[in-house]
Amino acid sequence: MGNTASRHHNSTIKEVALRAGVCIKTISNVVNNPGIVKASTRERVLQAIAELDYRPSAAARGMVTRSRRLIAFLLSDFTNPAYPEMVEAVTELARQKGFMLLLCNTGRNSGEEDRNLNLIIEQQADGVIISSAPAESTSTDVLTKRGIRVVLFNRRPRNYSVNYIGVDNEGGGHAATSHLIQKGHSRIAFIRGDVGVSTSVERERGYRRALAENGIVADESLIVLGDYRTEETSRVSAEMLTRIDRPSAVFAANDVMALAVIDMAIRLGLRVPEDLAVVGFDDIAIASNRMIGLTTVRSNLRELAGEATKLLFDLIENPDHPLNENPEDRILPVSLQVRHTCGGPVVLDSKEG
Amino acid sequence: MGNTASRHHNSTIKEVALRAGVCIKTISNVVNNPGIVKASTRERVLQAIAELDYRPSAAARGMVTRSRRLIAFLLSDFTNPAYPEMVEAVTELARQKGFMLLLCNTGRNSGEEDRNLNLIIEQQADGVIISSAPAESTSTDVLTKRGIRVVLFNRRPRNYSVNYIGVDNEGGGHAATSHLIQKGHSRIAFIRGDVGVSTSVERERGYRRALAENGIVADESLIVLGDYRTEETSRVSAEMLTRIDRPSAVFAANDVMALAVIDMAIRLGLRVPEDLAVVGFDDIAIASNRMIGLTTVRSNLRELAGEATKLLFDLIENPDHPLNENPEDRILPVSLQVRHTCGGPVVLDSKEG
DNA sequence: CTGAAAGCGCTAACAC
DNA sequence: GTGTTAGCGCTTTCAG
Repeated sequence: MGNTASRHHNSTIKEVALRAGVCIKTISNVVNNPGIVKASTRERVLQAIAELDYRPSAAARGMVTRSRRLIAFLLSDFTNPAYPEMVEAVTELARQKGFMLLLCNTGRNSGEEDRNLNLIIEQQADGVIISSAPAESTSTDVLTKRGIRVVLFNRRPRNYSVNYIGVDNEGGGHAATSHLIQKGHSRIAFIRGDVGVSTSVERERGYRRALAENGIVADESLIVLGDYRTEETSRVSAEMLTRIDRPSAVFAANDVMALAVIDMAIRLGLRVPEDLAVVGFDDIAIASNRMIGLTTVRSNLRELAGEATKLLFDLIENPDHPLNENPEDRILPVSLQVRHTCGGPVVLDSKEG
Repeated sequence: MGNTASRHHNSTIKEVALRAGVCIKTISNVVNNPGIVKASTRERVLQAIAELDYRPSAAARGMVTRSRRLIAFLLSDFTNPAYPEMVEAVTELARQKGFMLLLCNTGRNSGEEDRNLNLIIEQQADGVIISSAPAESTSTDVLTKRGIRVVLFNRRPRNYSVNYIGVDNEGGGHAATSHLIQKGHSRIAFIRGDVGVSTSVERERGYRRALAENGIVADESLIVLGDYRTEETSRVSAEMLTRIDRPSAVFAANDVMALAVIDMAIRLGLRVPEDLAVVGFDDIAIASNRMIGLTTVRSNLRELAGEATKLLFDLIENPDHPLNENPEDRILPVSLQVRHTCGGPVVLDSKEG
């Protein structure tokens, strides 16, 4: 009593060996290389393991094999419902491999990211999926320099030399904006995500291209920063929607912001979509709820995250993998989900929309 | 070339000692006990650390200190927006302590839970927060037997002997149901969560008590299983809402299910709240969006998760903590957030509602 | 196929 | 204060 912790004892490989009447190495073999051990001894060992409730220490094993069986996932905002789906896919695959997931929430503060990076290095994760990359970042270098595999997911910094998996953000932005234009809108606002973050920059590029293609001059006062979050978006959209020359439509760089715009519009007495059409990006689960019916760009994050995880494990398990030397970009297509908030589906003119 | 990984080398404490011209122990002191080292040597060591980019190995340290600086968080459904807020609070506190978070998704399958438990034991987490406890579970015993601290959070199994932090689920269920009754409803359905899970059972108890107090006989055909998920809830509510004697109100054991009911109601041509009043539980972020205005029971999960984490660290850092010997329950109050889906706020009769 | 010895990187006793 | 030694639990050489 008193010190409870020291009362407990986890049995070691040595104790199992003693009990089974074999040497340490044989236990190790049974655990890691069962095929190699004679069936009869294996049985005996297995029984000893069960009796002593033996669990090999990942730390001790990791020290010698240099694999801690840990992978890390870096994201910037856990409360954005787009992320959990990704994380779910990652944990699932990791667990199948006997790996656990270290979850890191970097927020928008780069100090946090460094702190997380240090912890990841100390824990010696085998690989890292970074879905929170800011515009400028040397995180990938820091990690790869230490032999930790990295896959960039969703976001990418300006310069990078690791594998990247993402979606066609520009295409999505273009599709969303074009749709709004076809609906007859010309004063279309764009709500940016975090400043400089690739997903937002690329979606904005698509937005601008769609405007340009339709001969619409972008009104820079209609392009505002929502930071990918509810609070900031509420602030900026309150301003924007109370202007005399308020936009008739909004394309938000993600669904969370689109929802915040809608919330503010209603609060201000505007009807959606009659007074304000809104399109988002991500297609989070709630978007398809009929009480909302958010028109949005679907990017199939869950599947994507699975791809990223598989790639990461490929890289970890096969150091000679060609992609370790020559990283590639994989950009997946997106699709516009037309629902209610943009004014509902419309039959396009058969040509020259 | 070839084996990329082996090209990389993380410097060790020994190398730092060599470079700084001091012994190993001094490095260790500078890292873990800076105050004890003479300022001049400390400076020298710090510089050597910086030059070599030294990061102590958590595994090696953990082997001797028996602390891997890892805590685990178990949850059952990542896509339920109620969880991310909790996880965010936990990661934040953990990181402040230099701990990382192992995230485990147990799903509804108890095999998954066992598998996760084994991995947690192998990784030798210092503590675990379980928010996914099913009705029957020996997980807490398995863990505490190995000296791993456990805090039950949100859900609790039928029998347990560790600390529990949760909310007044019965009170919440009672408040939600009472409110509906005061609105004039008497055919009120209840959508259960996972079968046997404490939160659902307790909320149902509150529901039944409210009915009983108002002389309403519970119609068992109005009490159905939604499994805390969208898919299952859609199925059961489609059935229920197409019955001749369909309910005029629904209390769902969480917001995700409430939202699914609403979705299905609209799909079936019902208006919310005119044709169907709906109340949920959790107050997830989207609930307060004006496009939805979900009436729900607020439970302040984020704050709660912080409490659970603090308690866990207390237990870890202070093995003689009285709560290690005599665990306690902490039940926090909830509050009904009256919004739109129940028919909006109503002024109650001043007495004898 | 199995046994003995070395060592992964670190901390904690001790001596100096 | 600082240096030396042992050892945490495991895998991996090497002999047998």
